[in-house]
Amino acid sequence: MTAPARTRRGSTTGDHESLRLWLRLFTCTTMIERRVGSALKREFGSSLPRFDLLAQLDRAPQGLRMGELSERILTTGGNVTWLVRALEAEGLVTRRVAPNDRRAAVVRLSAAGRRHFVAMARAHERWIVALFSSLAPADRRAMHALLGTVKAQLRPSRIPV
Amino acid sequence: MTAPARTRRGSTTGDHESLRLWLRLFTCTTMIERRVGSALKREFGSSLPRFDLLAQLDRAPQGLRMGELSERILTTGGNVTWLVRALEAEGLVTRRVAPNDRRAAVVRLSAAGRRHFVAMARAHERWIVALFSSLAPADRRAMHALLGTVKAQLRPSRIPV
DNA sequence: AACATTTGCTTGATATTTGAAGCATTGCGC
DNA sequence: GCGCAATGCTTCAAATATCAAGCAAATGTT
Repeated sequence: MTAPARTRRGSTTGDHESLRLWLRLFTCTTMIERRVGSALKREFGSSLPRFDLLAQLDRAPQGLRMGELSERILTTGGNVTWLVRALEAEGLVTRRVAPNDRRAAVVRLSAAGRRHFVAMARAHERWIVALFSSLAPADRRAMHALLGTVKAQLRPSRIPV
Repeated sequence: MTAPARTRRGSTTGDHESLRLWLRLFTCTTMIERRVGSALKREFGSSLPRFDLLAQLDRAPQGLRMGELSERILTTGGNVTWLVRALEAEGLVTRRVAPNDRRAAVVRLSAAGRRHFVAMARAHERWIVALFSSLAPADRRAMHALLGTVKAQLRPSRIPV
């Protein structure tokens, strides 16, 4: 347990701790992302963004609109247009005009898409479990909870940045 | 405290907990990344990759080689070449041939680069502190430690993925 | 010293992402 | 119903990323 660092300008406390925490958070996430991404590419010729998009669709059998997809996978509309077009070309998803709104498009997993996703999801789960295997179950829960607090702070209402 | 979830296939424990943890880790990191990235662009006409690169150079007054940079900011060599060229064109970094190895290039912060970085770093620190302000200092330390365990598992030697 | 190997970086083709601008459709207030 | 703002997507250019070659300089053989 180190004592709280004190900055040169004498600001109260733990500013550096927040920075260090963010740095480590970022590093860990990026490293895992790269690992899993390159494994998805190597084993399935896919990528993390594609996997994430398919995962969202897998949870929503009735399909999702483009806008819903872009919210859920935290990316821009233009990017979703691009991704969906690629996945559609590969036959993994279908898109049709929304029944009640001719502007909107509803995207669904195709049968092939579901098969492909299920195969990837199995491997993905193995990898993730392995990567977090060094944490005791209680630690995983603790970290999940702590991240929950961080996430709450990120709600659009509280806009510190 | 919820009991450890049990999957349909009856696998021992917490597989889903690892997945949920990874999902949340990824979500939080991505959201913060986007916030900070767009703030850097808005306020300084910069970006997170540029900031990260400058931050590494700030810590290394004697300069860093291209290869060292690419390791530290977790990106490919080609990307570093690209980034350094852009930053050099903006006058924020300098590059010269390494004294003892004519293949290598040593990159340093220029005076302008240092000024620019310092200004950004101040704002960046404020933002990060704000984003993590919902965590008690002890929680920040706890999370930092837990992530340390995860990071250790990611060493290249242990290649689970 | 001549050779092959390795190392450090750049290049070029491509993939992905963002942000802003544009288009069509909806829904509202009148 | 009309005029207009809001909504849902797409498009486009620019920024960023990957990967696979390629080249030059160092290093290790023999």
